[in-house]
Amino acid sequence: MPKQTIEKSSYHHGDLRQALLTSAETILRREGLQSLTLRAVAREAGVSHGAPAHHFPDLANLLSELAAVGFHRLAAELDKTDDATIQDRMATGRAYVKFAIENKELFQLMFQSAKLDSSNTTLRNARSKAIARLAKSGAVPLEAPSLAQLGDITANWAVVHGFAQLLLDGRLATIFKLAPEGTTAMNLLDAVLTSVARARKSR
Amino acid sequence: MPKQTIEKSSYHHGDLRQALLTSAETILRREGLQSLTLRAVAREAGVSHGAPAHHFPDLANLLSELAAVGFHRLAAELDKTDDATIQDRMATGRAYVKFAIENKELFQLMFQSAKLDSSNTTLRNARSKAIARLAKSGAVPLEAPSLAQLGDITANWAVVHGFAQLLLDGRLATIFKLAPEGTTAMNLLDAVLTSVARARKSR
DNA sequence: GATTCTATCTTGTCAATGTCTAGATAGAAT
DNA sequence: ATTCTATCTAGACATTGACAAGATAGAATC
Repeated sequence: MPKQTIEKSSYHHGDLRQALLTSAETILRREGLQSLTLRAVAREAGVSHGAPAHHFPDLANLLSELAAVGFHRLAAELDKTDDATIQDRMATGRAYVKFAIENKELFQLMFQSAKLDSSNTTLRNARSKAIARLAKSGAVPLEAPSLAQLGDITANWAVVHGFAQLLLDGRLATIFKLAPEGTTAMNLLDAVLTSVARARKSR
Repeated sequence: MPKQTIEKSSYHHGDLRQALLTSAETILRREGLQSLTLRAVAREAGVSHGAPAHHFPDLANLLSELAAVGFHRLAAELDKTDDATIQDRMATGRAYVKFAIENKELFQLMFQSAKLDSSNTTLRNARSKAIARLAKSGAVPLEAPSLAQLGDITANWAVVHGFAQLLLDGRLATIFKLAPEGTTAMNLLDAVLTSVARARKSR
């Protein structure tokens, strides 16, 4: 990607906004959310501590834009699954957790509501798009869905999201100790998804 | 509670450690996790900013001790449910989510791994105790459990935890918009738990 | 080409924070 | 009474977020 060839003068970086987002993700992955500060991002991008203010009014805005990037990527991963059948619905769940594992810090930022700007439209749109793909899992959009059907949709998301969060936080360590040797996170996830899967034809 | 009668001199508070934890929870509930700083806690407790250092080596330690308090309370709530039957397993799930709703900020702190001290034994013990009560839900402790059985246990926790997190973050707002008028969080939770329970019966 | 405009940056400032240190205080121990 | 030490106060330092003043450089205008 010939991005590196952008001429950078001191007072006109060229594409500082994108460079700041890239630097933010670099720091997030390398050092964690605690180290993700405006000044650290500015240093990583090689500009002064005041430079980000022109592109991101405050830290919450920068974090929200980065979280939106994460949701776009998640949506793209979920798009790769076809959720017409239960088998493929498990694929969607797997894709969700796989994304969370491979992008642990970014995933945790994405759901860090206290640090994000809930009015940020970029974030809201990206999140809605990703959630829409997950909600499609197991059911086509329904007109006037019953509470039971909404329960199914919510259960699908809740179990996969809960699994991802508990896994990333290390809360499932004792489960893995009890599991057969060599059990991977995806093995356990499949067992979880099988546990909650059921025939839908009867409903 | 005759705690208020403790004589407080400037240099020997009496029970500053407990007072700091109480102040921390007050600030957490009133202003959120972002405002929970060592200096804010010291101000709330009416002492200098250096005073907490004698009781809590750093902020992470204070937050971990407060999170441990939360896990103890959660364990106590879960203890009130009897999980011998599927009906009571739903009660455990309800108790978990009810606790999360009634203690939103504390619950979010409890699972804020990035801010907590993972080596803190008070926290680890309290958390293990609470998790053990949840894990009992749906199955008695098994010797050499199968992956399917571990899947059931994990699914129980994941779905309830995921539901609580998504609810607290406001992510279920669109589900509630589609739901019958007057649907409460506990209504939707029951639908979720029923969806999962139905899956068990069909296997 | 000169001038003006303005987007985009640098530099500085202030208040707040976490952490650490020196020293004051007051209760316990001798 | 003296000493010890747990427990506090007060101060210092580095870093942060946010804001402001002003410098810079490319765009727009004449």
